[in-house]
Amino acid sequence: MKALIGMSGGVDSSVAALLMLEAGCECIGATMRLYSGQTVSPEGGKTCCSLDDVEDARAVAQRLGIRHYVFNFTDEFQRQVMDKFVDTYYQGGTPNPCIDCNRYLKFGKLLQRAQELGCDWVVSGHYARVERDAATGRYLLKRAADRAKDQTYFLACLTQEQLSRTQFPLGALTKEQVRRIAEEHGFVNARKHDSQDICFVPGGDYTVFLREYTGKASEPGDFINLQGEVVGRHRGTVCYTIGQRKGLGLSMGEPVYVCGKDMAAGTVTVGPNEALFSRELVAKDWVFFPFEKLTEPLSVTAKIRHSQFDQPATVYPEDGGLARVVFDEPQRAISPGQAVVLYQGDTVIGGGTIVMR
RNA sequence: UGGGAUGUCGCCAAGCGGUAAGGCACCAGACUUUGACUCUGGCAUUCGUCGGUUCAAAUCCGGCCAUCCCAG
Repeated sequence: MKALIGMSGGVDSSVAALLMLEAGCECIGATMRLYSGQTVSPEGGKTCCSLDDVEDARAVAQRLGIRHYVFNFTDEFQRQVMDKFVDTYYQGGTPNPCIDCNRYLKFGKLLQRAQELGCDWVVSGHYARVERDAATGRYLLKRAADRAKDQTYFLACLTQEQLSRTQFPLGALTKEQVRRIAEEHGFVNARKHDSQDICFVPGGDYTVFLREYTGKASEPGDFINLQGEVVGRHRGTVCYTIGQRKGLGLSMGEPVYVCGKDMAAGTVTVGPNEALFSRELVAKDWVFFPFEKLTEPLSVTAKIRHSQFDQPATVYPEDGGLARVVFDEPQRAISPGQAVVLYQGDTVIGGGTIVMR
């Protein structure tokens, strides 16, 4: 078998490559060039795709004795991830670029290259598992053995076609085991910090990115409270996200959070934490794993952000490819643009994009 | 201009003679392959100002300044 290993330069994908080799696979390493930003990320890179990272990937590939390519996917990344990121913010939503990167780049463009190179699989260092359901023949996405590192939230958008050509060699391992393997094999990135933050927003401040990328200054407007009274001025509706507390600059005696945004009116509504909870949401663009289509209500657990324990809920099919998720307990800061992912035990039932709460 | 009230961190606010609570905001870390949330730590040698009383004043006294309210 032949595999194309998506190598970010991090420890996970490096070990993924090693494991595929050890499994007897013919391997090719590939690093995606996704955006042209700084040539050197400050403080040694907490993001995943700087030039330093390309060098790390190359070093590991060399050590493993496999070929290593760098693919220039900057155009695709700009269209499918960065532009969409900006659009979503300007439409009042809260984008999740990592999911789009998986959907369109790692398991889209990169997978396409893998096939062109005659590879059976594209391989990544994600913590997740894929299983084939013998009864239905469908590919199931399952949680990683290391529950703390599980990344299925970011992968619940993958189609059957994509999953059928994907391998996640780390799915049964813990992060500690992966680091130990990397150290045993002398990988330069064995102790490298996990990636975090949005890779194309190195400073961590996405509002700076929005301004520089679009060349537009955001339009200041009013902060209003739940009663509609003006309580302050904001820097622009796109600079805030549902549930946000920090950076509002509002001293109200008690903490206040962004409860809503009216893009047309240019207002940002703030209120107490309790005002952020709601019990249900509607989502679009669903992908399901155990079945093609949701036809009847299903009892599941669901999460609306990566760093959250999934919560008991029921999902109801609706017209137009939509589905409604009703939680047993109200959830905090359900945000349009973010993904909702459904589980039953370790099996991912499906995922969609939140359109309203 | 008379009468009253008030002036403590960017905002709110304890303190009432014994050597500056707390909340919010802000800043820095941690957590996190998204945005957020959360957690930890930091944040007034100084109390409008000048002087006085006292071993000791943000706390008592006086002048001045500022703000607010009521009369005009």
